Amino acid sequence: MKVLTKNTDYAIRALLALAAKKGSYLSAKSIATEHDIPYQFLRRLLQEMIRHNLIVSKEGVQGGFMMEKDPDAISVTQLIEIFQGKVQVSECMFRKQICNNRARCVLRHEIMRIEQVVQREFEKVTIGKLLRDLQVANKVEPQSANIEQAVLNP
Amino acid sequence: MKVLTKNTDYAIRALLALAAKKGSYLSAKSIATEHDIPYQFLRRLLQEMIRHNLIVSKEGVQGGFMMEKDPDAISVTQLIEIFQGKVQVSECMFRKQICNNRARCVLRHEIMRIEQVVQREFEKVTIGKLLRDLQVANKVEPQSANIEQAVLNP
DNA sequence: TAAACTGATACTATATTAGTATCAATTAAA
DNA sequence: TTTAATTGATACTAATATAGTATCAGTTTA
Ligand code: FES
Ligand code: FES
Repeated sequence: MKVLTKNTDYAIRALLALAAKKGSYLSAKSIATEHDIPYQFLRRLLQEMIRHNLIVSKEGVQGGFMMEKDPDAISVTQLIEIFQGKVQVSECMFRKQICNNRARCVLRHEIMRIEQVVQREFEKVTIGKLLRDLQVANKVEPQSANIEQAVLNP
Repeated sequence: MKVLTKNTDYAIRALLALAAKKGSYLSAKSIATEHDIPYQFLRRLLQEMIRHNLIVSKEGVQGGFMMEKDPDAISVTQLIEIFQGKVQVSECMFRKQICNNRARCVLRHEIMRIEQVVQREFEKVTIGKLLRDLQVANKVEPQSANIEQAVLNP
């Protein structure tokens, strides 16, 4: 059971790159090359994120994508909803025509409770938090692969 | 994002039926009919559950499937693992050749922590618990659709 | 011996995920 | 002012996962 699909995964990486260079434009091409993300695939993801106001873009030479928002205001929950649809454990455990007391159904409550737990966990994980984590990982072992440099500013 | 797929969903329903009639054999046909589960699909699921020692079977006339185990010892986590593979948030956020300090990577720890939260939540939900929930729902509003009767003993 | 069953397995259909290609419009710079 | 680097929009293909169907052999009870 894969919780994050490629598009969410790629979107997170791209957002991390943009967050690390917040305020300046990065082209889809440069992000794709640096992070081994298929170029056209990435462009679609970036456009989708523009539609959801997570990033902005500038056309033409020297154009690209930029993060304006606070990276801490972008959670993995949001990205999952955009790219994989809202988290839902099961449409309904039993077909409606039989279980017609949905409002009181304990089973259904159970399911909704878990949905919320999962969502809340992913809400805690923001792009800002991930970026700080990366920077910490980078400081701990500076002589090894310099993640922030290698991944975000190569 | 669908957390439970059809096979897990169907498997849970079938196990609930078997748990409600613990000790006696139910045929795949009767379970399929009563719960609107595609017959051949269900049979595959039942066979898979036999292989994982969740249920037992008896061949021939008057044969079928039976639950021997304690229903509280069967969790949704187990079923997800059987039918959807182990819960994994993301193989790894960055490709190995760059992030080569896996052991210390904070990001990776974050991911593994969420994996465990999700798994633990589903571990709390056992077939035994679900069955009791159903029975409670049934008692609360006995004049409305009698779930336990309708779904499990029609 | 016939009918009601499971065991095993192969097959098809549908949906989702992943990835590619193309062309028009925009913009900075040569 | 032309050219190259870029995004916008959208259509397409490929690969994989999910869902569902079909078939035949073997077992058991009546
Ligand atoms: S299981 Fe869906 S309403 Fe009860
Ligand atoms: S993100 Fe995978 S080891 Fe760091």
